[in-house]
Amino acid sequence: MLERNEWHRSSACLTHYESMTDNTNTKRSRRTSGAITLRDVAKLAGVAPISASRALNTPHHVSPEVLQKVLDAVERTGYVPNRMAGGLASSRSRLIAAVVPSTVMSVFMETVETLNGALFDAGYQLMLGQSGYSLDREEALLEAVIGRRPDGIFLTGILQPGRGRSRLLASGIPVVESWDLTPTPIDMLVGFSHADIGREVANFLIGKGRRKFAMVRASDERADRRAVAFAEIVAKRGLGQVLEINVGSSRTLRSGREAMQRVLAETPDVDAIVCSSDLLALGVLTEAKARSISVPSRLSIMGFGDVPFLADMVPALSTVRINGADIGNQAARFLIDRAEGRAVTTRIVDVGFSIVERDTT
Amino acid sequence: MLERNEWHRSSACLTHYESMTDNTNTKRSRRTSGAITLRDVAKLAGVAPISASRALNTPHHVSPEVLQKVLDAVERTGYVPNRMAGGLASSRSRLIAAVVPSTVMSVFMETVETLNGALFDAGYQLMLGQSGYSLDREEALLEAVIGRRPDGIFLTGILQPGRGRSRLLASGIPVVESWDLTPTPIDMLVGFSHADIGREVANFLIGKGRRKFAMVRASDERADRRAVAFAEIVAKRGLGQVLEINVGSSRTLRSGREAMQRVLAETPDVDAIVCSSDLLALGVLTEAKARSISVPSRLSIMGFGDVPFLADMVPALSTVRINGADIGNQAARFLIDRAEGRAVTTRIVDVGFSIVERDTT
DNA sequence: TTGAAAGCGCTAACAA
DNA sequence: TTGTTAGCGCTTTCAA
Repeated sequence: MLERNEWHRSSACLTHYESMTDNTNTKRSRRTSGAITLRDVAKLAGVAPISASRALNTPHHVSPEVLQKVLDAVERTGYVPNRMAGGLASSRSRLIAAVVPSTVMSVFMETVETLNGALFDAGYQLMLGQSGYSLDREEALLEAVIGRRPDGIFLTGILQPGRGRSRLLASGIPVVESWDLTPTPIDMLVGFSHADIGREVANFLIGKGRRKFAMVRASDERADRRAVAFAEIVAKRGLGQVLEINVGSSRTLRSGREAMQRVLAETPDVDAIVCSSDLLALGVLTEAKARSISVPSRLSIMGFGDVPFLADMVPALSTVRINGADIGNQAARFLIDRAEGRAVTTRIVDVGFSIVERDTT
Repeated sequence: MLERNEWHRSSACLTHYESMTDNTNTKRSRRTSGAITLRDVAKLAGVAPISASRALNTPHHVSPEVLQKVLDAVERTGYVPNRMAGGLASSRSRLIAAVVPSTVMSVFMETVETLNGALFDAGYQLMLGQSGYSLDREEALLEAVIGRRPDGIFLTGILQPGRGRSRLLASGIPVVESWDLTPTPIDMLVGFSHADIGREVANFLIGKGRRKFAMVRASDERADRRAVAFAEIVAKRGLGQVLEINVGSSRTLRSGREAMQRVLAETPDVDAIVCSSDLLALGVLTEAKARSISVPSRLSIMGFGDVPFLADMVPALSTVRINGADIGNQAARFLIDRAEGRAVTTRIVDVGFSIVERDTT
């Protein structure tokens, strides 16, 4: 076997301590992790550590013989490079951080899954952070993320001006914000216009002959903007107020059902309900069916997000489709380009959306 | 401002190179990442770097004055510690890796979300890896994970003997396998018995008077074991064969609907269908409703996993509930204990399951 | 193409 | 309690 943990120092550099103690073998103990290192591999291959490093990282800069010997040694030892050491030495961590509000919300997870796949293929790994907690925790999350020195950061949503935004800016790490549009992103942006969605949905429903609107929505800054744009169009057409039911942070099917009960109590003659998520819409639909309100003849219902299984339900929910995979792929491209030092010319991409008309409108 | 990038070396250590070149200022250039370092903070605070380190990591080992000075300096500089450097020096990365088959399957994500939260509170971060691809990629994923030297690894499922298992074993990293039971885990285990589930579900349905069974399932080693145990009980009771429809890796609602069509074509008199996931069950239910087959009077349907919104649908799906949060919390406890060097006495935890009877049975 | 030297930014070990 | 020294495992820089 290899001798590991064997003490090594460069010959010409004698420390104060050592020279003072007459160069006897009274050196301090050191603490290796115990794992095989590049030095072990190099020694086994009979080359310098740096050659082993080159064989693994830039094989074309090394002779075929050296390459073979190193590869053999790696195989025999089961060597796995320590990426913390590599990252520290090269200032490239090959790590990308993604911050999502919640992992159980599949709208975002399609994006994360795509992002993860694309990054992995390019030799990067994903670190996951979960936001949506207190401001303190938010701050801690950002610190933890920056502390890892990722080569890029993916954010769901747009970071509002504040401490977090300044820190990110100061860190100099490439950032992709997403799921929204702004003329002033921190760095790069892949999103779509929520105001446009609000307007288009309003026009769509009005075009279907709907006149009395309600909105069932969670507390969410983006849902706000859709709601405002929606209400604007409705008002402009002289169709009065839109009843808004806010379910807070409870984006469940049950909340949708409960909200629907409130809608009916307040506005029995409602003929279209727009929801800020598919799950809420499913709740509204469930309650409507439970009350034998016929959809869509008496009532139109629209969701948001296009959760995969919606299309095959009966009735199939009409919704606004966001292509999460597009966002993930484009974000990966941005992040990888920047990590590899390539110039990114376009920094803002609008992936758009589409209204998917199915059985409930 | 601070002077950064200023060259520094310990006074007593003169290199060969330096002494040969007459100690003029012809030193090599070096490459800092450009970020604020602990040395910058220490200098600003007027203490040694190690004191600054102690102030941040073990504040109780440092005088109040030093602590205050360091904290001030951190605040003024916006210093964020480099965790790669810290991890390298201490052989503790404060990183935990989780490997999941898919992030869009919310059954697993409840566990990941809980795990992530518990780890974050304890000062650890989550790295996400996605399995379920080719064997090559699986191998690459494991290498990538081990290369980061995480303080622990969470695996959904049990790793079969093979290269991956050996590597993990050799790495010495604490591992939690999950979602299953085995007497021979790699290290620690938090799961439940799939055979027990198969048996209990069979007994439950037979107790309900059901006699003609079908199973709609994905290709999945754990679903296999549930199916085998289920079929055993059915056979033992003399109720003949269980029709098995395998949808492969397509765990969608649509697959459930299509599978239901095949079930009806082959066994029109089926009176109970057991599915390997809630989404498949929802598909079966959807198709049943589309064909006006009354549930549960003519047909019982059971899911698996207990996706959150199921309970509030009409009809509400009966299912097998797995407490993903329990798994996540227990796994976090295991992983943190081991990472902090505490002895873990029990290494296997059975979190169990429960049959949730709702409207479809 | 290969290698020696130096150092990335931090903490463990030891000494005072 | 504070500081000095050395080194974690790798890659960059420079020289041959």
